[in-house]
Amino acid sequence: KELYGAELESSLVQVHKTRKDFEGDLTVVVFPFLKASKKSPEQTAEDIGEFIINNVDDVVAYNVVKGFLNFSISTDFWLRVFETISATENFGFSKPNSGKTIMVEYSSPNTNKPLHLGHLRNNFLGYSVAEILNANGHKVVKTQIINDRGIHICKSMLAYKKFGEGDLPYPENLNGLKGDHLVGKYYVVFDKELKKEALELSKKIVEIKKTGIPRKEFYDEIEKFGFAPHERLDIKTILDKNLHEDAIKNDISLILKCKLMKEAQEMLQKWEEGDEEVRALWQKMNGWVYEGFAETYKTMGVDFDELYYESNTYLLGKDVVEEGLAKKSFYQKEDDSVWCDLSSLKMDDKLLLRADGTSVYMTQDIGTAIERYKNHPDLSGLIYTVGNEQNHHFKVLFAILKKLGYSWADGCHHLSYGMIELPEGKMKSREGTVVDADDLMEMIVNDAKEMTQERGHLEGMSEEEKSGLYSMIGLGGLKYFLLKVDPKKGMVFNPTESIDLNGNTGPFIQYAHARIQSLLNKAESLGYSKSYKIATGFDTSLEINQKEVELIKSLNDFPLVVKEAGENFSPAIIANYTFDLVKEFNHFYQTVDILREEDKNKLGFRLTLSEKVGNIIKSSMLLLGVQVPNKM
RNA sequence: GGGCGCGUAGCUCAGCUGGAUAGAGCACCUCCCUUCUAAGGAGGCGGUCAUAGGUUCGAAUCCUAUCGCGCUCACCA
Repeated sequence: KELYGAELESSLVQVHKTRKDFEGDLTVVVFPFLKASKKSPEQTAEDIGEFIINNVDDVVAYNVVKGFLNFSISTDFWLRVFETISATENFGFSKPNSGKTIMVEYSSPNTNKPLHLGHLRNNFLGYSVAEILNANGHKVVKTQIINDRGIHICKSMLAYKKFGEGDLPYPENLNGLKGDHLVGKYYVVFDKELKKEALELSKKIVEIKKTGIPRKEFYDEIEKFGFAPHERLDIKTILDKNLHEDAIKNDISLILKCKLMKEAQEMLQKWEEGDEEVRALWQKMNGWVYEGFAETYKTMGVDFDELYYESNTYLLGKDVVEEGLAKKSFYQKEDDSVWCDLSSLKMDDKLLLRADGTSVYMTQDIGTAIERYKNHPDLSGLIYTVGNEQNHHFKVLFAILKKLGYSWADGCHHLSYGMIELPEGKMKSREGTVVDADDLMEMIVNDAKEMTQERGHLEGMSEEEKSGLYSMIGLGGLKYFLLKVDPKKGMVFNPTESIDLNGNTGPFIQYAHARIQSLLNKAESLGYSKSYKIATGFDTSLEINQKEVELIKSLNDFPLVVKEAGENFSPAIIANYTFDLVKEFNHFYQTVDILREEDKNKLGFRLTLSEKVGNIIKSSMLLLGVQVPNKM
């Protein structure tokens, strides 16, 4: 303003960090000022540079490259910054209370099979986001909704009842499977048996087609497979399609008509009616699954504050929809089904209640969201960690909640994440290419064990410490690998690469932390006690080099990074920041001979700097749910 | 077909409120261990930022179209 008058808007002032390959700390782009200055970019930059250097003490130099004006900040300034960092307990990690409570939902498994690789990304993401929000001063309620009812669990139950009586899970049977795996096994059995039945049925149909038996006998044969007389039409349709043998056995309408499938549906019916026997089996098998899940979550290092069960919530929402209908937020079709008109948002109308009055998934989710706000009236945000295949579902859900007049709907957020692919392609449960979470974690910890043993450095550690270290490294690597990618993007998960302990990986960062601890221990053992570290301030005559300045700048960024990660719900920001910090430290560490420093003031400064880098690494990794060892 | 998202080095990913010569890691090649952890450091090779237009002092970034990939548009959950 003083140079060019008041016409300039402050939004024209762009200040960036100076790129590494140029001299200086901060860069101002002068192009936007040309209109006001009426001079060339270079001259304008010179003028501004001259003005700033005469008026701002901490700016010690400037240089001009094309339209870019680079300022150098005094080392004294950076020393003061570091003094603040050094004097602040848990720098960047302190939690000024925001007064806000945010609920984060993640995991939300079905209870018919164990957790898989997709759940790992989901859980690590949700947990990490919760930690990051917490570090930003919010109170966080971690929750999940357990899909414990429905046709899927009935399939497992039915198969268990028919083929698995006496097969018990691990604690009860020492040679048994883990609870969730046992139930998953019978889900697979169901599928196999169903296919077997469909195959037999299709063979029969093909055979009959070929031999051309008279109508009545044909239907008698078919009815042995559980077909009611009124379902003859379905068979006729299949015959009329004149399909090839293979096509017939894969025909979905055929599979759905199989006896086994009907039995499963009957079982669901009985469950809904509260049939004692069915409910007892359901309780028993879900119990096994919960024990299995608990173990998996423990290994993963995630936890929850509050649980919602679908069996309790699946009827919620109906009342709200009826109210909405009365208030004309929704409308009813001739068949009595209830719909929400979303044409104003350019979306298709959404069904909320079937003609028979029963509810759908959306109805349930509406009810559950309202329930959560009832349980937590102070809630200012609700984050759903759910895969991106449900992007549309959540868009609709939030729109409907808003339409119902709930202003808190604006605080709802779908934390959407992309699918994980294997190098050989997509995971498909049908083809058995789904990676089981327990197996994967076990494998990775094992690999970490082998590599660590090979490397040595384990002298003096107890067996317990060692195995703790192996899982820290293995699981740390896994978590970091899954979190370092922008959540919304799909990613390729390469099991071989994820256990590679070089490069942008968790173990690389853990290693840097361990190395710093080792350095500090060594310093202590050599008699460089705390007194060598400068507790109360730095001598501003201390000359620090560029590498030290870069490290201080990186440290100084940490609080901003945590904030940014929180606003974007992206642990990837933290992961990439930490990797850069470690690279910066390695550079510093390699080039600076810390312990041979003659000047005690400088030695203290370097030890303190290293210690602070270690603290920040630890804090960052904790936000990702990754533990850091002091020795490895 | 409509909607949403993605497309950056051989591979895996950063960068995107428009700014300088497009960045890492892996892989490959050359160097560097008498000193605190070599799971390290220095350097090299490798790019039509999917394609074509547009906006402007300036585009990987914004707009439009096209191509490719994914998801979705269920009276499944």
